[in-house]
This record gives sequence, structure tokens and C-alpha cells, in this order.
Amino acid sequence: MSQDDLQNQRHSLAHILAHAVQDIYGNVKFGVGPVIENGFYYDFDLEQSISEEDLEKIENRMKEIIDQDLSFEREDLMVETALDKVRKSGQPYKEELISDLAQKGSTSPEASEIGNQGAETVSFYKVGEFDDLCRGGHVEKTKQIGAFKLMRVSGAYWRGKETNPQMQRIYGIAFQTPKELRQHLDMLEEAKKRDHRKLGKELDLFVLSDLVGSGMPMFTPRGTVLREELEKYSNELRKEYGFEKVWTPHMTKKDLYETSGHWAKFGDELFLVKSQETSDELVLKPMNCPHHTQIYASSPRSYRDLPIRYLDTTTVYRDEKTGELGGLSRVRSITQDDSHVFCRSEQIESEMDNLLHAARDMYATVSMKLRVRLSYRDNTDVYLGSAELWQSAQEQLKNAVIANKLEFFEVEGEAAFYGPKIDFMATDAIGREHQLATVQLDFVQPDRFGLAYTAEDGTEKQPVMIHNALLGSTERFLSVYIEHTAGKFPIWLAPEQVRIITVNQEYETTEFARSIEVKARELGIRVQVDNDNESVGKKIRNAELMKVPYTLVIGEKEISNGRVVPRIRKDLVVLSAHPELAIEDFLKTVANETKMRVQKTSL
RNA sequence: GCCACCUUAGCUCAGUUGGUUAGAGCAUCUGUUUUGUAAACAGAGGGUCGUCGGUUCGAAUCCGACAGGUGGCUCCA
Repeated sequence: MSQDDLQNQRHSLAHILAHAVQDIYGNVKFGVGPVIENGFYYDFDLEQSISEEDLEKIENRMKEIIDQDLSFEREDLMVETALDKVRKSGQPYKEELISDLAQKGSTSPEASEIGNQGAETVSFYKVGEFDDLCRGGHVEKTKQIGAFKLMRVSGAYWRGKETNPQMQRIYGIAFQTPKELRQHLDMLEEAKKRDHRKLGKELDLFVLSDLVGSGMPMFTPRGTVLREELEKYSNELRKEYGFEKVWTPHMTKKDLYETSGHWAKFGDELFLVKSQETSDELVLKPMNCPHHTQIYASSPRSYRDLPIRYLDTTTVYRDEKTGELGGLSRVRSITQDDSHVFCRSEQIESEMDNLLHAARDMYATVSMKLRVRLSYRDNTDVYLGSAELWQSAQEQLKNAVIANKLEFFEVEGEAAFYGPKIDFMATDAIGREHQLATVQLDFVQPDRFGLAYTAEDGTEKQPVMIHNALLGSTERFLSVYIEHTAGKFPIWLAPEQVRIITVNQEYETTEFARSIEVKARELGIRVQVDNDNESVGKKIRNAELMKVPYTLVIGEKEISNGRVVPRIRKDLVVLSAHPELAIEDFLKTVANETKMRVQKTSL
């Protein structure tokens, strides 16, 4: 069976779903029912609300329809006839769709969204007693349909517009065989097990409090280690290329964003702060670039000074809609590993090369596969900056990507209005792709802030700005990374790298364990002693549950010969035999593995 | 913000059709035990069942509002 067959099956299932809903609820107004990744959905407008409990009933009705092995019959109607038909059957949404399809050269954005305008006929598909406007691509007989399952219901605005009525959307997934369906469900199950919110609690990484508010996670000591190690690495990668750390305050007058243009664009996402002492109206910063322009602008710059590279890992605040908040992936306090380069336009390529190199290193170290999307301008006139500048910048981006041997694809019309960009797509351990790092060129802010440098010939020229974040946001990166690793962090990131377990609570044992702890701390190793009055088995289990990379059990034997056989978390192991080694050597190895940011143990 | 669902001990969850003092495991604390690579034994403490209001002789259970959470609200016949 081909990919088309699967598409047709999914399409047919949407149709049958509509049929089943009609049968069960009567009086339904139908919206659209497209095929989506892994399945399909259909939007309905009906009196009573459908809840997830009703899905089984609907699913059973769908199975009954399929078991009748009905045929899909196509009927082409002239637009006028079709309009008449849907009016009679009381289907206002279908009527709207047909009108849009028929409209010629319409300037309404909605009509052009639909695409093939100016149609003279439209098609209907009939299965059993149920007849629906449909572009087609159906199976011939319902029994050709494979495995499916209705997943959930949700609200969805008619044509995605908040001002339109809200409809009820039913989602389903569909595959050729029950086995593939099973596999997909297993994948979802696995994703649930790895859910960063669940692991964040189990591994004691971050917490939320109703008193602090939603979308504002706090990090425990363990979680803070993760954040700081990642941020430190992200900064190190760029310091190699001459980036310097700067610091900017978290509040600013809103004038800064009026000048940058962000006020007009993001006004309702900004948190306002009122001064009780003065009449100042301040905002919490939602991004750092405007601040950085002011550091750049603080003194006259020569072409010899460029590129100037600023690094600023800091938290910004955005007022997201409450319904869009969740875990660490959507928050209101967002920490960015932000950087900005101010350079001459001919320096773009070498700067890009540095940043791509840094990104490649970063994602190799966290073992995620990377590919990039190059987003260019198209021929419309919404873009600011000269066409020559765009042309040259886009070429330089591409050259740098090719030089770095990155897998890439190009998309026209996806650029921001202020410049072309590169988005990095990282694939996690269960095959999901996430957009994390970005590099964006910016021709607009240098202009708005009147940034300049003196060129060789003594004239004033405008620098180009390059925005870059390697992690993207620390919170979002962590949400992805926790799920990617399922909480089994590599040695260099593990909040607790070594756990020392005592066999008993006798003085000698405790003192010996403490002495190892002290030595480990001196080497910068994150270590904990478990001296609880519990069985060794229990203490081993606790260390395993916290996914600690190395566990040492300390008893008489270790005290007498000063050697250990470390217990190593299974995913870190390459060799099957583990040698006994001197405690000093073990600690040195761990310190070195941390420094080298290795993925596996050498023990 | 909108739609659906959820909220019982620190955590994970039971709790029949509304019916007396709301349960379990883990965790915590106290004893006993001094333990050798994934859970020793015993006992104790811990909940105004998310909050507020309503219905009822009686509410964890039914209704409403609010708060917090989960899945969606981008996929265009």
C-alpha cells in the first residue's frame, strides 16, 4: 500500500466520523475534516458538548459503518446547485466554503488561503446515507480502511479565528495495520513516561507554586546544576570566538521598545511595572537586543572594532495567555542564552561560521541530531533593508551552512521582516523534532537605533546585527532535554555525579565515606553520602531511582585497601568488565570525564 | 482568553447508586536491626477530600463560581 492509500484512508475516516456524529447527535453543522500527521480530525458545531467519554460510542458507530463495506460515491455539482444543496440541508459552514472556492480573484485573505479559487464545480462524496462536500481522495469501499482510534476532543475556532464561533474538534489517529497503530500508541506511552513534568518532580529538578504563579517555575538545587552547566557550556562555546559577557537590568522604560518597534508588535505580551515613587512606567524586558544596542551605541565605533560580540544569559518575561502555559515548555519567565554580534555586512559569513560551529558542538555533545532550515525572503515587499543586502546575506548564510556540513533545507518567505534566519531542528531520542537554537540576521534594529561605525574611507556605515541562542531558552531546552535523556543525564550534567553508600553506621565507615566526599568536592565533583540506617540494597535502589551515574559502596574491604569497584549507571557503560581501582584514580577519572563532557564512562 | 477533562495525606492512587469515626502503598518520625550492590521489621504522626457558595435530614460524592493542572484551539472541502 502506498502513502496515498493511507491518506485516502484517513480522509475517508474523517468522512465516516462525520457520518457517525450525524447519526448519534442529529442536527450537526459540519466544518472541515482534513487529514493531519498520523491521522485526521473533523470540526462540528452542535448543541450538546462532546466529552472524551463519548468517543467510544462514536468509534463503535464508525466501526459499524465500516463493517457494512459501503462504497464512496462521487458527485460533481455546479457551484450554484451545490450552494442550493447545502443551504437546504442547513450547512452554513459548507456554504461559506463553497462560496470561497467559487470566488474569482477575490482579495479577501480567507479566500486566497483556500487556494484553488474560481472553481466552477465542486464535488460531494456519499457513503451510505451520508453526503458531504469533499475534495476527494477516498477509499472505494469502507472495508479497505485499516486501524484507527479516536483520541480526544477539543475546541477549535472556525477557520482558526478567535472571533469566529468555536466548534468541537474530534481527533483520530489512523494507520494501515493494527500493529502500526499499536506502535504509535506505545510511542505516546513512552513519551508520557519521559514527560519532563513527571521527571522534574521525581528527580527533584524544578517546582511550581500557586503562590508564585503559573508559568513561573523555580529550580531546586539539582535542577539549578543542570541549568548552570548547560548555560556555562553554551557561553564557553562562544567565548572561544571572542564573545564577551554583558549584563543588563530586567526592567526598562517602554521607550526602548517604542524605538525598537517591539512595542507595536508585542505590546500585549509585555508586563507593565508601575513605579510607586515616580510616575515612571516601566516594562519587564521581553528580549535583550535593544539593551545591547545601547551598549554598542555608548561609544563611537570604528570598522576596526567590529565585530563586537555580546553574550548575555538572562531571564526575560513574556505575558503568554494562561491557557498556553505548561511545564517548562511554555513559561512566562524565559532564560535565554542570548548573544548579539554587531558586524559589517561582509563579515556575516565568518560570524555565521563561528556560530554554526558552536551549535554543531553543542548538539553533538547532547547527542541530538541537527538539521537546519534556511529562511529567506520572497518577492513581496514586506521586508526591510535593501535587496542587495538580503541577497548577499542569504548567500553568506548558505555558504556557512555548507562549510559546516549541516543537513539543510531552504524556505522562501519564512524570513522575519527584519532579516533572514537559520532555525536549528534537533531530533530527540524518540524521533520528535524540536526547534531550539536560532541565528537571525537583523537589518532593522541597527537602523531604528541609529547604530553606526566609521568605515575605512571615513564615512558612517550601519552595522548588521546577528541574534543567536544555542539552547534557545534554558527552560524549553530542559523540557526537551529531560525527555530526550529520560532523566539519565550524562556525567558532566548529572546533578549528583557520585553517591557514596555506607554499609553500616560505625564510626570508621562514616569517617572514611566523609573523607572520600571531601576529596571529591576538592575536585569539583558533585557528591552525596548516604549514611542512612537502611539496607545496602535499599540505598542502591534509591541511587538508581535518582539516576546517579556512579555509586560507591563503602565497607570494611574498601577501608582496608582504599580501592573501589564503582557501580555505573547502565546506559553509560561501554565495557562489560569493571576493574577495581584506587579511590583517588576513580575520582580523577570522574573529574576528567566532567571536564571533557564525555557521553559514556571510560571505566 | 476559549472548549473538554481533572484536583482525596509530601508522592502515587482506592473510595460502590449521596449515609456515621475517609483508606492503601511509598515517603516522614520513633524503636529494633548494623546491614555488601534495586525495597529489613514493628509502631506512630499526617487529610476542614483545591477554595468559596448552594441543594439536601445528611455532600469527598449533586449544582454554581473561582483557583490550579492536563489535552487542544497552527494542519483548510
